[in-house]
Amino acid sequence: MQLIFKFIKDMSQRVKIKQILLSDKANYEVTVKGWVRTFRNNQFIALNDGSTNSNLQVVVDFENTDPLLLKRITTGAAIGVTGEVIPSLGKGQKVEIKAKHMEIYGDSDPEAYPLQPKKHSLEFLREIAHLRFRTNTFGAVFRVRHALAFAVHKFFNDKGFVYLHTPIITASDAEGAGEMFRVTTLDMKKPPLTPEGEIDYKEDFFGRSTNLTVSGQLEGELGAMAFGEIYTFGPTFRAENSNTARHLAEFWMIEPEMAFYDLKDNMDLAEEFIQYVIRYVLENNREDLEFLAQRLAEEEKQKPQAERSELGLIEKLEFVLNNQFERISYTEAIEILKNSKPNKNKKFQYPVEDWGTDLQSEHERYLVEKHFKKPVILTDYPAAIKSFYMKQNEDGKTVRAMDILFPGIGEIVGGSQREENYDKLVGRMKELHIPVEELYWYLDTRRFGTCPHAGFGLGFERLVLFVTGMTNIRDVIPFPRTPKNAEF
RNA sequence: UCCUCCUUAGCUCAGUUGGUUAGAGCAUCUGACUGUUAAUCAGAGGGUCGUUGGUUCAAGUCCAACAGGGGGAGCCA
Repeated sequence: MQLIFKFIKDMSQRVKIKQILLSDKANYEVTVKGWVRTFRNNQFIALNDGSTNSNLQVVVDFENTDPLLLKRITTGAAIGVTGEVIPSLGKGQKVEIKAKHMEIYGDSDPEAYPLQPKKHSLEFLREIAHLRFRTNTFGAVFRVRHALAFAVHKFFNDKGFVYLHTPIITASDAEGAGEMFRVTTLDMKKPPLTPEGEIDYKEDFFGRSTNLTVSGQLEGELGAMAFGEIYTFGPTFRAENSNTARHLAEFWMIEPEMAFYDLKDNMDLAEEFIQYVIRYVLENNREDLEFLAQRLAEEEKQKPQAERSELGLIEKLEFVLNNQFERISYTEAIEILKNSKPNKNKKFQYPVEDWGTDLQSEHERYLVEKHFKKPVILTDYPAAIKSFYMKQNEDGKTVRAMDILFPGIGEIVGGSQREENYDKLVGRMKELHIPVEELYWYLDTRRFGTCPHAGFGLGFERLVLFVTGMTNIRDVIPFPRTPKNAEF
């Protein structure tokens, strides 16, 4: 009686496929549950439960199985299988499971199910984003995304940073950076009006005009002035009409702020941070990365030879780990660009002439992909093209800004040492017509115990793009929000 | 937002200087086979050619507008 009880208990023990494939053991009974990828030869089920990129082969004794049950084993169906794990009789896998009992949890009509056991275009899968997690590519991408997110928290936690939740609804247009999404409960057909005929936000939910955040930085600085080091990691919103493979209207950003850090400390941290999270996935998501590397290699084959990248995905990640980022000033970058072949041969769409203009994508790409062939940190930009809160240099022309540029991605990090001097900061705000009164709380950090400090923002999806080798940012966030697209 | 290209079967794509009944591979269905690896073999079904309007005896094919998508640019992370 006890034996029977134990047997039933073991049978009900569900095991993840990753666990079965990782161990060399065989000849034991388990239950697995997952989704059918293909059913070959009326005999072999490729079962995937999301725990790993690989499928487990379930062998069905079709001659002794109810034909009605067999018909229900279709691509996409959710099933549970109990049986013995045995060394595989076929090639292609070490172990397989010989089914004793099968249960269908959810049927999947093969006429209607859009995923087929074949290659689908990324554009098509984007249209069925609710189902694309069930593909090899997106399974790998989102497991890697998860691992990167976990590594972000681990890195900062191990260094003693405090994870600070900055607000998502804000009343201030912090950096004056771009268009914001309005947050309101007012009746859009009949908004309350002031005597002057303007919309009366005093009647709105918060008693003032509010928006979704474009950055947690200013609030982050408040935390840094108490905890020393903080970081934020949360959603960020930009209502820009950007239609590119590198922009989203809703994306996730990581923003550390550190008291007593100067620009060099800031760069050191950013570089160490990026290398840390890349090393983490190389060590923990090898199988997914190898799949993505193979996918990328096949995609590269379609391209003309001149456009192919020299390194494979994994080599590229290892290269970033083993090489220091190139650090040069904006002024040095302008000199390099001025003397570059494409500039002299008038190959740039925007020729590089004067000091002071912002760099175009083509210039950044030249520096990163052609000249240095590695990540580049550009520092000390002209004050005129950077934000008000950046620390002014002694030359009176530049600020202690730093942008990290990555091959294929462009700007992955933007940061700076912050202006800690109250008078200089207010002076700059007035020049740029930033409402000083409204940001009194931000300025208070400079009135009470100000100190040198620095920070940066890293676009999480751009990091995931780089690590996975995907090329469209819409394919590395589960449900992309872009102009004219908020499906799912 | 600007430039440019694309939209034909469930998916990926052919479709001639505009001319009868618009094709293929995969998928699906039926049957065969049964140690397969995106199984294989035989057969079948499946299309308002993105939408609207125009040119023409005749439009998948030419023109315009709109919608959606790709690539590039701007803005940025």
